Amino acid sequence: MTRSATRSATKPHVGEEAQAPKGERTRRAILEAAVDLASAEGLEGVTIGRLAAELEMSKSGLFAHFGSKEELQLSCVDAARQIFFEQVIRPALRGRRGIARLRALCDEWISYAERKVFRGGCFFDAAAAEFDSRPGPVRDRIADNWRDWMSMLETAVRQAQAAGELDPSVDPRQIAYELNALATAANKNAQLLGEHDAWRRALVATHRLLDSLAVAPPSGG
Amino acid sequence: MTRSATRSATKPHVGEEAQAPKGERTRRAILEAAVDLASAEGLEGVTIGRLAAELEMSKSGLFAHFGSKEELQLSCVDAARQIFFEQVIRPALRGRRGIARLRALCDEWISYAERKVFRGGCFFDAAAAEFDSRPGPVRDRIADNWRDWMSMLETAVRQAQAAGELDPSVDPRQIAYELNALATAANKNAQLLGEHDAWRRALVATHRLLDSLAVAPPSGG
DNA sequence: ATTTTAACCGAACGATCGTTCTATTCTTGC
DNA sequence: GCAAGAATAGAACGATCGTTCGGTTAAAAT
Repeated sequence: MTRSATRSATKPHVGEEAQAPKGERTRRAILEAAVDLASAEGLEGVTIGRLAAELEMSKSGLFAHFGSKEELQLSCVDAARQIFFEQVIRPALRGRRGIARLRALCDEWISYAERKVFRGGCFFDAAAAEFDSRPGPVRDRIADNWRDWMSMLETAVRQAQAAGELDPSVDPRQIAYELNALATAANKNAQLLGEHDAWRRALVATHRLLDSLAVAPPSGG
Repeated sequence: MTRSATRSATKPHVGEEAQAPKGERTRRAILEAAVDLASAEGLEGVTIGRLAAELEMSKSGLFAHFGSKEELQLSCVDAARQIFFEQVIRPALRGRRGIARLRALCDEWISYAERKVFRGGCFFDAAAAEFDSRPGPVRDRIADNWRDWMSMLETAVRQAQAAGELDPSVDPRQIAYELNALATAANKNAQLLGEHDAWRRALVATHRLLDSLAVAPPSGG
């Protein structure tokens, strides 16, 4: 934001991103605002006029970047996916495979929702509820992301089992279902009811489930 | 509609509802359609024009029953509450207090969502996600209903503990949180991803949690 | 510095939104 | 059966929706 003001327009250093062309820059600014708005007011609530007013540009100028409202919505989903990856997946992947990473996925998700990376809580939770009965490409794109998240959990369960850290007799998809359920429910309780301890409950619940399925790691045997 | 043509205007039998006045009847018909539509398209998607077209009446004629869109939305929430009570709460209350009723609350909720009492799945799940970041009377009304549901679960947990059927050391609100989470997550997985086995997973999850907390009932000693 | 290309604006489009009137039709209590 | 009153229809309102188009300003390439 402000730090670029002190840097003159010399060639970018190695490893720095080259200054993106104008169109790309405003496109990103638009999506940043749109995704935030969508998480709070819904993807249909992201109106071209409102967005344009918020960014102090014309409707038509903004519109030209996407060509249709549906394309804007799809771009929103993609932008949210990227943020979700940076804020949840990547940090969790730093831990090594096994129960640690599985726990990290839950913890990172809860933290991501609690610290309101998106103004209205988890973008995908809102988008999924909004589009789950509206067939079309937007719904499909949201479903893809949701599926990816679920199978990431499932894979982490499988790896924890393979590492001998988790009860191998349980169904990985069932555990993925339960962990996801116990974590994401906090979003509604906190966002709608204002219960700030919902996040703690989500942590307690997921940890308790994991602990109940944990087996003593093969400590050098 | 058609069956009333064969019945003459005699006094209603005892136990039969007196024929409601015209206004009341159409009001109910409107809300029936509105609640169904809202569960699928959202409360904002319930447009006066669409509703009127679907019911083959004029916008203004329909509008006159409520006076404002907000009042229509509030009436929708109330109507949905009544249906929810009939389809979930009342059946569950038939079982006697204790772990049986607690289990019934979960089972009835899952069944209610699975058999699509509302076209778009659970009305309140959709409404909560839609309004959880939009302050106002509609959001408050939805939150009231959500709170009622959560404290009904909590009360059932307390009663099960008092009956000596459930581990008395666990926090009732925490268990209510977890049961609600494990049950309601099925809605999203089934509605968005079309995973028909989500309902089974919800049953498995809630039952497993309850079983893990159950203590042998005081069998006459 | 000039030319080419991309970005953006302003005005307007038909459609639909919620809402307000004034009539007209239909129910209902007598 | 009739009068009183409720229920509905129809037309119109300003606002906003997504979208289109022609012209203007700004950036990028030469």
